[in-house]
Amino acid sequence: MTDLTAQERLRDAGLRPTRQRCALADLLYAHGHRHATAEMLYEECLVAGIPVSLATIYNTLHQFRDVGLLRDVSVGGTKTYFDTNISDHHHFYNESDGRLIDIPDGLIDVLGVPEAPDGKMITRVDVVVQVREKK
Amino acid sequence: MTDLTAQERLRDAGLRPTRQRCALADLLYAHGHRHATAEMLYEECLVAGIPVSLATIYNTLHQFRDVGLLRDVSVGGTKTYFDTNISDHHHFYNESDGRLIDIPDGLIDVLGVPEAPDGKMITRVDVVVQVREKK
DNA sequence: ATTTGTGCAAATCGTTTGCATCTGA
DNA sequence: TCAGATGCAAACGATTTGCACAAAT
Repeated sequence: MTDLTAQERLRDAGLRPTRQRCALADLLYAHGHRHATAEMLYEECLVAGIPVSLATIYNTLHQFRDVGLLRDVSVGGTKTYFDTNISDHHHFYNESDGRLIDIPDGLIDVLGVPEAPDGKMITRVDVVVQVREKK
Repeated sequence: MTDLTAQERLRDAGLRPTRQRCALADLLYAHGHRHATAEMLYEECLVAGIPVSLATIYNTLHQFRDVGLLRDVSVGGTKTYFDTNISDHHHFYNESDGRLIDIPDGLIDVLGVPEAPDGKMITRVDVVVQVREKK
């Protein structure tokens, strides 16, 4: 049952399986990987009749990210996407409609990344391949 | 003279060399390459006694970008940086202080970028190397 | 004279916060 | 019970917009 899975997932991550967290986990993980924004999930909750506030969705997404259930992807500027695929991979970003598309893990290889400056360490290397509708 | 250079740069780009555009061009190009936000430039204008509004700075930055004088870099989420270095290069992004550092052109090589999906074309490949203060 | 740019203030968008009220272990 | 979670509404930061006024060709 997806509900049980969601509960387990949350417990395993050390988060209390509350109604709204379970509901959000279901929306996020029930149908394979996805890229979601807070607003998207809010809409889906409204439609599905799940009572939850936008603030809680933001809280929840950040918590999920903090415990490693999600990864955030920032592109284009404004909105923040949350990606249920937490494996090492990169993205196509469609500037026309602001949509993200996964580039499977292992396809892209980044060569020649220099050492981090001064007292800094590299935490992540993100590749964003911007695409546009071909004319 | 920097002022003349700015005027020329603007004329060459097909933009009327108004006071504020010239002033902004000077701030941007007078001292080598830089990464600037609208807010930064606004502050600098205030300090320098250059009368200009934030709205005009946003307009101007977008115009400069549209004619190829600047490139925008979006990282971390919120603010948009404008980079006077329009050559093909990538960036370090310091999550701690939100600062951008250029990675010189040619150092990084991205292998294995797949074809763009369906009727789309690739317009740009951006690599962002996130760094954090080493503990 | 005409076109184009500018400033201001209000509006928007995405996100965060404060705080009183619920809820799950 | 009671720490932790939620909802609401107000606060926020970055950016945009509408419109009257000013400046460039």
